[in-house]
Amino acid sequence: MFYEVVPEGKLGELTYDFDGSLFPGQIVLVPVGKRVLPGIVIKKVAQPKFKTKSILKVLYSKPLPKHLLKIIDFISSYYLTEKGMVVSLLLPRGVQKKRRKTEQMFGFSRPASLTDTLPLNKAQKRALEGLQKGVGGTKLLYGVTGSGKTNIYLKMAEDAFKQQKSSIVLVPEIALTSQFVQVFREVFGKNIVLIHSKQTEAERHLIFNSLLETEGPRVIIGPRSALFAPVDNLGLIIIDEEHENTYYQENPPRYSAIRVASFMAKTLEIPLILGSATPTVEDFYLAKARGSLVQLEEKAKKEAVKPEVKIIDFKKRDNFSKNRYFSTALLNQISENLEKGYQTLIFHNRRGSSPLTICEECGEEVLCPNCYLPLTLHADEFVLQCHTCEYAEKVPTNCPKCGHSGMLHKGFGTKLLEVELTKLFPKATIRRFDADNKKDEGVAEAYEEIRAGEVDILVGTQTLAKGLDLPKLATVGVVQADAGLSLPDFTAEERTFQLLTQVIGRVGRGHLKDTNVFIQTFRPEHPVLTFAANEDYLGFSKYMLVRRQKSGFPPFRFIAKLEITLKTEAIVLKKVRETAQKLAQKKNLVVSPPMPAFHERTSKGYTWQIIVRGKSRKALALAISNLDANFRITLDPPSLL
DNA sequence: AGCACGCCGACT
DNA sequence: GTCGGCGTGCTC
Repeated sequence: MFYEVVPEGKLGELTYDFDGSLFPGQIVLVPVGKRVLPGIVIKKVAQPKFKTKSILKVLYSKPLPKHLLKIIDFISSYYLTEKGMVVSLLLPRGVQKKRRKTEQMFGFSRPASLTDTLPLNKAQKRALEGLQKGVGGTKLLYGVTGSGKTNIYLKMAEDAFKQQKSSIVLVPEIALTSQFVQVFREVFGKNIVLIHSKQTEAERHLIFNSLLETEGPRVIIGPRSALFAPVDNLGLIIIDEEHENTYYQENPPRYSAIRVASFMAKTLEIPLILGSATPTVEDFYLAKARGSLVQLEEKAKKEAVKPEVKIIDFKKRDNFSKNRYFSTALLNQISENLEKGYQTLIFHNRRGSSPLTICEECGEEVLCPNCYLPLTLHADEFVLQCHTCEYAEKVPTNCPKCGHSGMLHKGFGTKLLEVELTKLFPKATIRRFDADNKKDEGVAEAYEEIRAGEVDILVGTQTLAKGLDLPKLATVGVVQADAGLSLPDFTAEERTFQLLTQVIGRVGRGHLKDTNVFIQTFRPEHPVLTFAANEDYLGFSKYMLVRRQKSGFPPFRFIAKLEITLKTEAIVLKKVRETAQKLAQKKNLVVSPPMPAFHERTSKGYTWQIIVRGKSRKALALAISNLDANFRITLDPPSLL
């Protein structure tokens, strides 16, 4: 008998023979050229004209659930990728390997007294009703931090569970959401299946086996990839913090977990709940247009008081009479907090000491020899580091170009801020948290210590913006809020708004009565900062949507990013101009003039990009579907950088 | 990934 | 002419 099989990799369906009958969705081992690859059986077919090779081995007697088979077609056509690339998403790494038997990490248990454990307030009940309306499909649950979205998720998962259906809950990162996992554990006990980045290949494989081979309702919590958990009784998908860009996979096959989940929900007729306090403006717009927006209004805790937010003009020197980086108002507040035993969080989204080293004589910038990006000074180790690759070198005393002895370090990062704070507050306990921390000294490891108030001042990047719940935190200082606003990207403003909202949310948790936030910025008049300071998402989304409409960006146009890297500037330029011209001839497409990519030069050559936009996604996808194979195509890119 | 095929520049 | 470098496409 003959079967179409899609093997892993940049491949499509290939036909093999097999002496026996197979179901669509079964995982097999097939020879491809000189290699042996795992693949998925698509369907039985008639004998082809050419000679076929044989399927070598059937790895599982049970086929993958049908909705995952449908995804192969969906993702490959929607994102213009090979079916084999989708197959590699669905199978665990090393499916063909034998694994030692270990004790089952999870099993089944009767969930603890479901329903009665979770009293919902009025607003939550109303939101729940909104989410339960209709047969399924995508719903956006919009609610500020602390409004109790988690309880609603639990309730929805509980309902699915009672009907013997599994739920998939996607979270941006597992480590920081451990409290989140904890609550689910309390309700669902051993029925919880956790997927996280620290698991080994073998562990993930065993989880896959167990999910595929056993029946019964589960609650799967994990990152983007958990969407492909092989459960055949799926009843609910939840995507928490849906605005997070971890839901878009950057490397091939590029896909949005939100879009794929939406497809799954539609075909299975099950609900997909997207939750966020700062939804992407696209999702907000679509939800509103489709009437699938559910708003969760009040904060769950009545006593929660909004922090007082002050915007401080960086340009006015008077505001910075005591220090170049910290305004006098912020410094005074830190002093006050220290006296009262309260904590302060200093946020700055740039690590290292200073991000730019230049010669004071000839102006030469010190760049990474691999990435051609500026090296960042790490003064404590006396090295210049590349933040994109592993490269590091000793700080040069002389200019590598002209030999002049006098290098300037421009700009500032968290390490510099830490040093400044130590000088300003010698008696305070100051801890810095960013990607420079060793594994054993991250936020998660020090969490109890921080919570207990043993740290007076926390300095850090992104890592401090998310999930922290500190009862003694009284003040948040954002050192330079406009840092991300000047990036050449249509989502720059949105990213800034999301980040500021998250940072402000660290003190809006109702622990202390008088809390405050200092937003230092060179652009105090910028509307995005004002919206963030006022905790006004609705205002922000309105503002943003007007701009997106005027400039022709999502959700009003679909966009595709075409990138190409070639040896020399001249060759790329030629190629990219040719291609842009060809594309411009197609109707209803807007082709922006080719421009160098944000990281134009790498060791591989020069990278240029073309942005193509169109009202019809189908027409857009078709137009770019047979370009030169060297083009990297990104459909619906979450950013243009 | 690994191989065959074919186009184009360098040269015994 | 011929050799071979590598860019391109196929693998059932």
